[in-house]
Amino acid sequence: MREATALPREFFLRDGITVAKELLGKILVHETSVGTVRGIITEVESYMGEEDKGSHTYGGRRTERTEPMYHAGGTSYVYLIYGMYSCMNIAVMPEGTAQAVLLRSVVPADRESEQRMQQLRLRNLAERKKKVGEASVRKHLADGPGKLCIAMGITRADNEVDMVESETFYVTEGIMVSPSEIRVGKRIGIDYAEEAADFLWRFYLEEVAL
DNA sequence: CGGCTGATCGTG
DNA sequence: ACGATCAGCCGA
Repeated sequence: MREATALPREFFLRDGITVAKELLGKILVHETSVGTVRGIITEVESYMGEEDKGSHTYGGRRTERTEPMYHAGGTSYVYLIYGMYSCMNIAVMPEGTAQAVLLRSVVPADRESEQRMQQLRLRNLAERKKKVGEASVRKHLADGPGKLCIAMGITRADNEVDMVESETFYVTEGIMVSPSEIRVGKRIGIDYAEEAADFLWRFYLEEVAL
């Protein structure tokens, strides 16, 4: 049994901008090897499908990798970036439409999750033989798409999961967010996307902490 | 805090 | 070849 109710299919069947904004403040839940980790979503980006020059599906590129983006809203899309990090997205819109929301940052929803995120991040840094202060890990626990995946134990094994039905990987209600709290900005790291690089399709919250 | 760079590998 | 990135190192 799930410990909380997963957001229903209808939530994810809407467009990428609407869902992106509404995901702010919701809680991403993942059962990992070190226990359940819950993160409040604080930063997201919209990828608007075949018309969007910043999207993997631009021009209708439907390949094995991008297939999850075409799945029904609520399907996870986890891919490897720069050869060493994972990026976590949730497909939106009905099957056949290739939109998704990239999850860029979370903050721990409780002390237990905070501790587990730290554990996962420190373990990962040790594996990669990076020596970084524990204070720095606490300050930058999951404030970036790669760090978010490490801190929440998300790997490519979590790709193409139906997050509406899954008992171990889903999104649930979180904190109240009023529209005036939502900041907007340009999407990060898509300089090649020409005019689409300037679209204000990044949404984030400031000053969210437990 | 801001800018620059190497690391690393599946995908097409 | 090429990234929807990160951490270290440098300079201010």
